[in-house]
Amino acid sequence: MFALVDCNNFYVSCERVFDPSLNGRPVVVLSNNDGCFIARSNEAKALGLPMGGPAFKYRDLLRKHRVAIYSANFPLYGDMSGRVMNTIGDLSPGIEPYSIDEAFLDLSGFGRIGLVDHCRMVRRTVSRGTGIPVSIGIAPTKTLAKLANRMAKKDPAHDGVCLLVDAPSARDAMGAMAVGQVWGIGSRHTAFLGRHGIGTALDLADAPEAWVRKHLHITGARVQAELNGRSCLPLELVRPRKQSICTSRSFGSPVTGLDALGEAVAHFATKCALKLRGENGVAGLVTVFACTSPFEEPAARYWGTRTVALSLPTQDTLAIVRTARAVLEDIFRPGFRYRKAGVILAEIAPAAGASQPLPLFVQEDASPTASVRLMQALDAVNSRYGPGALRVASDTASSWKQHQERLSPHYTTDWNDIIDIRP
DNA sequence: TCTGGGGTCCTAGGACCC
DNA sequence: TCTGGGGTCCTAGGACCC
Repeated sequence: MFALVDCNNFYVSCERVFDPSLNGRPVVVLSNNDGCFIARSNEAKALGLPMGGPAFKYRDLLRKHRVAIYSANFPLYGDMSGRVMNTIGDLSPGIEPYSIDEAFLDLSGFGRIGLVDHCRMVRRTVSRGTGIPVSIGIAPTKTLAKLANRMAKKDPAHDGVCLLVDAPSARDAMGAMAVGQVWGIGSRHTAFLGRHGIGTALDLADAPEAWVRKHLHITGARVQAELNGRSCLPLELVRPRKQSICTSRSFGSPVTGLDALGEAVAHFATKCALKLRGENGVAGLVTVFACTSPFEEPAARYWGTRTVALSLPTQDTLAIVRTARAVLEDIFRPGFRYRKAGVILAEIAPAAGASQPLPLFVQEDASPTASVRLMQALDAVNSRYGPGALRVASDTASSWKQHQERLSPHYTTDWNDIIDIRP
């Protein structure tokens, strides 16, 4: 048996933990650059504010209903996520954190008796320990646990915990659920299935298997099997190493010059290298992209991207920044209003030290040991004095800064912000 | 004026190997 | 006249997730 624990309106709930006056009010959290809605309280959903909707199109509605608006505060949400995951992990034999606000649990060994009681206890403990409300779905496959979770959220009668244990109750639930709500069935497949008379999750479960395999491929076939109670997706207790690491941002206002773009790219490359060291990996490839807004006139649009191999796989900020800036110079075209840029690291391998094969023709002089020690010193300084206390000179946010006009304090990750909120 | 960011997996087709 | 079988790797594009 699997359980899926999912935090309710997670980012909004994080803000409410530290400002209880937000309870009962409509609240939204905006994406980076204060662009779109990425979290909404139930009250905000009831007003018709859509997930992903651009905030500027709803300005009147937001003002009229005095909706509380927040810029995304990812340091806060990430920290709160860690607290929720630790609390759940302490209460479960196996846990797979699936996203910032969700985790699958292994409930094997509980038998059928006591599953719901146990999950109610998990829910109470998370609420008491972190202040975050969660919903829990329990079922024999991950896909059905997702479905059960949705029911737990939708129907207050479940009081936050829904168990789908036998085929008849699963079929009832699937009959009442649109196929597009099923985990793994996105908008494209929903439209395709609709054209073939498949409208509910139950229709998909009962469709001919060969037909599903042919048109929805192996991933769709797995979804169908899981709906029918055959588990295809095991709990992944160890997180696999990342295959790519990306840092990208839209700019607060358009950027036209190579210098300003270079500052942004240096900043993104620096963040990528830090994430890479957090994974204890080295990267072999660096991709840089810079583009205009997709809402520009077609003639004013540009999408530049290029990937190069590092001469030696590395986790060194200086080497990665140097490479990324060189790539940027190559893809930069003057005369465009750049709206977004990013850096992607790939071919990530463990930083295994001695076991690492060396290339036949090494161009770099610096010994790996010196680089490792320099990065340790860099990370130690920034960990003690704050991100960016020690950085490459080109890493500056002077001209491409994002809009973050309604940012809440970093309540759990910055002493200065805690001092600021004292009365 | 204003529209996010970070990921994964799968398939088809081309090019290549013995 | 007649022309095999079994693979790998790479890339672009599509689809999905939160």
